[in-house]
Amino acid sequence: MQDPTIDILKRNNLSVTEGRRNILQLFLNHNASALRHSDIESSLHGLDRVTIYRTLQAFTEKGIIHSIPGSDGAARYALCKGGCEQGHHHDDHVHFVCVRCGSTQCLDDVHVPYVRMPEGFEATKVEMVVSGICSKCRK
Amino acid sequence: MQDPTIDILKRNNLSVTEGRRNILQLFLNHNASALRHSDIESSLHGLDRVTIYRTLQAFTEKGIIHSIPGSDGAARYALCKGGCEQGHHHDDHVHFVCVRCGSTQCLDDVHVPYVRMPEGFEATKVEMVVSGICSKCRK
DNA sequence: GTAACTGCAAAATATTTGCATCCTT
DNA sequence: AAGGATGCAAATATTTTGCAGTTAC
Repeated sequence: MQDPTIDILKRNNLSVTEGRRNILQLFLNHNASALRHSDIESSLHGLDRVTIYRTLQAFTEKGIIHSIPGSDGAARYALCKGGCEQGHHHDDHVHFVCVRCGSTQCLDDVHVPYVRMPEGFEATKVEMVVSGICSKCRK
Repeated sequence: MQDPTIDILKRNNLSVTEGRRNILQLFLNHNASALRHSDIESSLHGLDRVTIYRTLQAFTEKGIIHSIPGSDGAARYALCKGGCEQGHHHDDHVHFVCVRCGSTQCLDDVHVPYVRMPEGFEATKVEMVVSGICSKCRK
């Protein structure tokens, strides 16, 4: 198993296909920033739109990637760094959206602080998205 | 100025029209939870889709309402409680999305905690969205 | 061989733009 | 009267669904 994509797919009981390996490789190459469906589509021409949607869905369910909420109406995804299993995501890190270059990054070292919920509310997931100017654009 | 909707529109230099007053009234009535475009459309039949989009945009720009990030591909909006002016939103409260009833609520009393950004990152906005089961659905 | 995966067509949903008309100020 | 707001048509973008054909195991 020299190729990590094959390894990851097999570990998650997913068939090893060319399209999935390519999508996974894209995520591995873009470790720093999140990818939108359109990013993948333009990088991997020849791969059907629908297949990409279904692959992203499968990867999310398996805990290989996680989705990042955004206000611009397009879903973004990034690799899970560990601790995510079948149906359970444990990505407690903060996401950063740069208003200048438009990239979305996982700040793996910044974890989401605890917040006390009001009486009666049961929290199962907490998302934190910071917008501003990223370190690359500040330079 | 007995009607608050007229007051709000005038204060923000927006023409007082029937459609805008109705949309604003809807937000005033649903103070607790956020509204999607489709919620407004189904409540105010007869009002054009496009007009609703443009009204939501105008209200957001004026600081009357604010948008709430979500992963489901439909924008949500809620009234600003104060401190929001032309182009500057200061809604530092946490939003709660109920996975059972689907509603999005503003937890006005829970403010977003401070998080230190890594070197080089400049934060201008911080969003926090908690998912789980709301107090109404827990009962 | 069988179940899983893919591609194509089509539909559903969300949002934007242009323009002519109407209404608020 | 003038500028802003609305309605309608149409275009664009995003995502989902159905189904037949193909591929992985």
